[in-house]
Amino acid sequence: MFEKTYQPAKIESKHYHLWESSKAFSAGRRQDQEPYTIVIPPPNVTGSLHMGHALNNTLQDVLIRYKRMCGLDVLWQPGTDHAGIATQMVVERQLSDKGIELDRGIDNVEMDGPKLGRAEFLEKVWEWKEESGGTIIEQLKRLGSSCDWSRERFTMDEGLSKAVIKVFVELYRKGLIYKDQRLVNWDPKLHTAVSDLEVVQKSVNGNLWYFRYPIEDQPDRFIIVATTRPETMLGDTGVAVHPEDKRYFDLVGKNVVLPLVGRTIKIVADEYADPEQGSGAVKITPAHDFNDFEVGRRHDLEEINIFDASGRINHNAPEIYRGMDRFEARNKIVSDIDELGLLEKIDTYEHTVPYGDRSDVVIEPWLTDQWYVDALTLAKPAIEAVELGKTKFVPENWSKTYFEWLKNIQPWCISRQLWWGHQIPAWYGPEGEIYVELNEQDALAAAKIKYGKDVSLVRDEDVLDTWFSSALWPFSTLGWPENSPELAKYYPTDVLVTGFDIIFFWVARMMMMGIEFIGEVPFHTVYIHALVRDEKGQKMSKSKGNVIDPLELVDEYGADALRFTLTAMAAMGRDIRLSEQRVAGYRNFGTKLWNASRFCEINRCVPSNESFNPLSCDLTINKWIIGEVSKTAKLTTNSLETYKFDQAANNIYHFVWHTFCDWYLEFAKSVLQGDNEQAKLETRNTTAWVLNIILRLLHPIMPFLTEELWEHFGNGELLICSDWPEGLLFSNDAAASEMEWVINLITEIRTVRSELNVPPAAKVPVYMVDLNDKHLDELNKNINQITRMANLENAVTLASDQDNSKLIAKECIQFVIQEATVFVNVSGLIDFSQEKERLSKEIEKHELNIANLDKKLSDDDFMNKAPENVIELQKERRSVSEISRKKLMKALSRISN
RNA sequence: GGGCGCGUAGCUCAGCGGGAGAGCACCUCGGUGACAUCGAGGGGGUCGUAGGUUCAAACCCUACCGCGCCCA
Repeated sequence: MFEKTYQPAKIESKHYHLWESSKAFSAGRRQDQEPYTIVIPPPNVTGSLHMGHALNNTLQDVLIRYKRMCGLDVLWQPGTDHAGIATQMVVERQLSDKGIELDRGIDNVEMDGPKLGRAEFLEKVWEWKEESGGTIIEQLKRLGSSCDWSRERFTMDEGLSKAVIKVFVELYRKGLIYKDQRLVNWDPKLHTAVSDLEVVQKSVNGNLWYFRYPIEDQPDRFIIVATTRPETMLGDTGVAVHPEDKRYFDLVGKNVVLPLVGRTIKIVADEYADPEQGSGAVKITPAHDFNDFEVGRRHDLEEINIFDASGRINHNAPEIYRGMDRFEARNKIVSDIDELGLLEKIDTYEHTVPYGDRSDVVIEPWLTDQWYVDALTLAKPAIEAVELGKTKFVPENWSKTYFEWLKNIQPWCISRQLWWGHQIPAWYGPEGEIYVELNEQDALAAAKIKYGKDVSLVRDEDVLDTWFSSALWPFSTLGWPENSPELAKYYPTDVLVTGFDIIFFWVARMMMMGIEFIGEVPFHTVYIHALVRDEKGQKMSKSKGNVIDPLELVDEYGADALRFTLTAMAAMGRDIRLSEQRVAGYRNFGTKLWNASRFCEINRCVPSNESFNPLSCDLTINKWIIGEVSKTAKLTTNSLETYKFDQAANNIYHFVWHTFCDWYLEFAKSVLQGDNEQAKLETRNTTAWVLNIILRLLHPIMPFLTEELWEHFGNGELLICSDWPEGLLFSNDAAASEMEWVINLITEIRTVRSELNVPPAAKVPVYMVDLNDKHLDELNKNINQITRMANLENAVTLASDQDNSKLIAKECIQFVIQEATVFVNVSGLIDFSQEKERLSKEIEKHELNIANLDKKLSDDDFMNKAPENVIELQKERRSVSEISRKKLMKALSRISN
């Protein structure tokens, strides 16, 4: 027997365990069927579940459960990525709390404890991973995610690491990976290079300092340069002015004596200098600014690096500044310049400054040796694949973002100065030559060939960007580089579900690698979903304190309610503003279905032993609801096939609540409480059958509740493994039109009763006049339902007799429904002046409507140019309105004297 | 500066060429045997502004005004 309310907490873990133990999530259970594959966007192993994950995984699970029910061989490939920087930070911090630091050659004056070597550190990271790395996986399970956990992968797994090394070696051999000395985004806190994408540009209110640089051999002559970063002047090797800037014509080619340093540097003409900006002259620091670097290369300027890895002034600067932090040096330099009388002025100035997205410190452009991927070459086929439609974005518009980035792509810096990650398979020989090989043996062997004897090699210390391994995810998780049967079966995968924020980071890179190494795109569809914001439209962030924890919502309302909310709000192309109220609303929806099921059980509406044939029903209500649920099934299927998740959710919601519960179950009560055993049996069977379909349609979105109900009604099989309701072709127009008329009639009676304040409990008689034969028949067939649901004493049809109806009218509310006039007898219960007013208003409405339609129908342009069916529609509307108007006039006249 | 998107009921959003919709909130009524996490009924919108295309525009085009986001 059902409890009175649905208690999610009690049953969610029960069903999750049942699903897992029955291997319902496992791929390969239907070997002979077509595959359907999704690879999960691997969350960071350091992560914990936030709303973005909740949305992302709910949508994937909806698709996966749907396709599983459709009978496909479904694989939802789960796993996590090793999150190089984030993980290293977490573990470093833990160690640092214990007074342990890493022996990475970074001197840290505050600490003087034991130092950990690379191997020991990596042991610690793996220990941490074993202990804490599974958090987010457990959280995904609480959402109901039906991933094949037996296939869970981690980017640092042996197999995936093998894939990474192989890819690196092959790309190197093809010349698509190379080592180069360029400016990189250097994180002075984390001591590693980061890619462009890991840098966030922040707008800050800073200053623009104007310095006067003395011209060599021209006492009293200066050139004024403006800078937002005074400290970099120690590395200046030139000054640039625009070639057409008249102010500086005579200075081009002359030298400047760099204050504080004493170096003489050239004044060059370069279009990079903007005459409108500042003084029109800019100092050039090729080793510390991306633009200056280019200018320097054009004019052959020296590149002087003045910072160490921590952003402190190094030995290339005058002694008094050495060892100073860059911001400390800034203040000192400004005051020293001022003291020399060379500080022209200081303006406040809003500009953007690069910050590390992990460390949140100012990123320093820094000249180092790094490994790069020739992204430009790899991008070409990735662009072409989308242009040719081999991979489609949904919504389509996101392909623009994809193209825009790929067409302007920069070399991808893939080396990181960290310990945690895939160590680069490059070894250096005695002369500094490079051996890139799958393993050390091969490198040694290669070196032996060169030298004719054994030599010792040193391996590159750096590791690869985490996204390098993530880019291989769609095939490395399937077993590549082995020739695995899974790779053959499940690649290319079907759809990638993700947020737009990682189109660059991840989607584009998977496309490049998939095409390069497997020869096929990794997925045929990329579904880009919204960002989840708070109810005010703000991005959720810890610093704003507006984060809603999905697990708290799960605790309070159940996973199904959260899932339904996210699904119902996942309309294409718009962000989701999540409010808790909404979740509560869908929790109520779950309760509604729960109680409807309770009703079904109480009334023994359980599937009969014999198979039920929906076409064998006699009762209109049953034919009707069978038709309606068929339509809903079809709509839901179409919605899911086209990724219209919101539509799917809303269809089911409306059908369950406002068709099945509000109308069908109420109609059914009349039958079930009657004494026609044949009709009762048919109705019980129909109700059970419809409920069964509802549970299946709703299962992908609300898996726990539906599985629980299925357990009550089912035959031992699990709902998760049952069949999707396909091909229900039971729509019945005659039944639909009959029930539409009945529902209209009941609604109209309820409306007039309510408008004229008829006491709800009063059972009133109703007379109907001018009914045509069809409606007369429908009235008779549904008389029990109508009297019950409109709370009538009875409903009597009367011949159209003027005197009689006029007599009756004195005690009645009257309304018109198509050809008929309905008299609701409320003698003594209402105020008739109100009723006159109500009728007049109704008449006015129709008059207005008719006038509008007449205008249209007498317009020659409209009559000549509009399609026939549209004209017919207007005529039809006019005649319906006209009939109502006439009858209402009559009704009014009956009570008017 | 370049690109993308959004302004529809009090709020959150569907609809995207032929009579303005949903959920929540609001108002009235209802303690009856599925359900008060409920039921019945109701009010509420020149569909951002101004032009244009069309017989017909919330929907297509243009400009403008507001608001986001991404990339420089």
